[in-house]
Parts: sequence; structure tokens; C-alpha cells
Amino acid sequence: MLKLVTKGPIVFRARVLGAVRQIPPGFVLTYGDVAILAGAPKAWRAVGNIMATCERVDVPCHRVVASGGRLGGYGGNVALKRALLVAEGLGVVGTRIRDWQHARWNPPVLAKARRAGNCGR
DNA sequence: GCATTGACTAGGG
DNA sequence: GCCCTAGCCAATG
Repeated sequence: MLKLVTKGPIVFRARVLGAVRQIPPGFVLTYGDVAILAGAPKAWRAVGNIMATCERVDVPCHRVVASGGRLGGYGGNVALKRALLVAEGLGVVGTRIRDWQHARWNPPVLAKARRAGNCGR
């Protein structure tokens, strides 16, 4: 079923991790987008927190970037993050992603969620 | 249960 | 285009 975990206070984290895992290779999402997919559009702050404390390998954390196409952070290894993104075919210039709007993953559910009562951004 | 933290975002200078 | 400030949420100590 779609209901995963729901066992304890780690529900939100599980949803966030699940959303990140759905990001296909070669695409990226912003923390805000991940928050939307997780069901809490205003919890992007927490998303960053979760990512920082995330120790999982099955979650492509490197595909989560900041808004505007900036890389954001990666536990201090931003260079590694950039390398991973480049390895997936994404163009990275400095600390930003080239063709950002093209590399950004835009699933229908996300577009719909954004359209629902929000300026989009 | 309270205070602090954190891989953020949006707005203004 | 870059830097600073304010706001927000969840997890952790």
C-alpha cells in the first residue's frame, strides 16, 4: 500500500525520504518540492534538517538541491554532490546547475500540488 | 517539555 | 548578481 511506516514520530522523515527516492536519475528537486511531495509545503526547513541527519544510502540525497538551481549543501562535501550530479548528466557551473529548469523533475503530482493554492515559484 | 539547531526560502538593499 | 535579515517547520539534546 501507499501507507508506509506510520510507525512513530518518524513519519514525516519517511515521507521525505520516499519522495527523494522517487527522483529519477538525471533530475533534481528542490527542498521545497520535496516538502510538497511529503505533504508539508511549508516544511522545507525540516526537509533540510532531515537530509542533514539522513544517513541512508538508498536515498539519492544529492538530487535534492536548493531553490534557483543552487546546489545547497551536502554535509560539507558539496564537491561530491556536484560530481554526482555531473555524473548523471547534469551540467553544473560553480555552485549552480546549468539548465536548471530543464533538469528539474516536474511530476504531475508536484505540478498539481503547486498549482493548488500557491504562487508556484 | 523547552531551547537550539539546520543540507532552506523569500524579500530587500 | 551577491549578502543580510526574517520566518518557518521538524528533529534532536
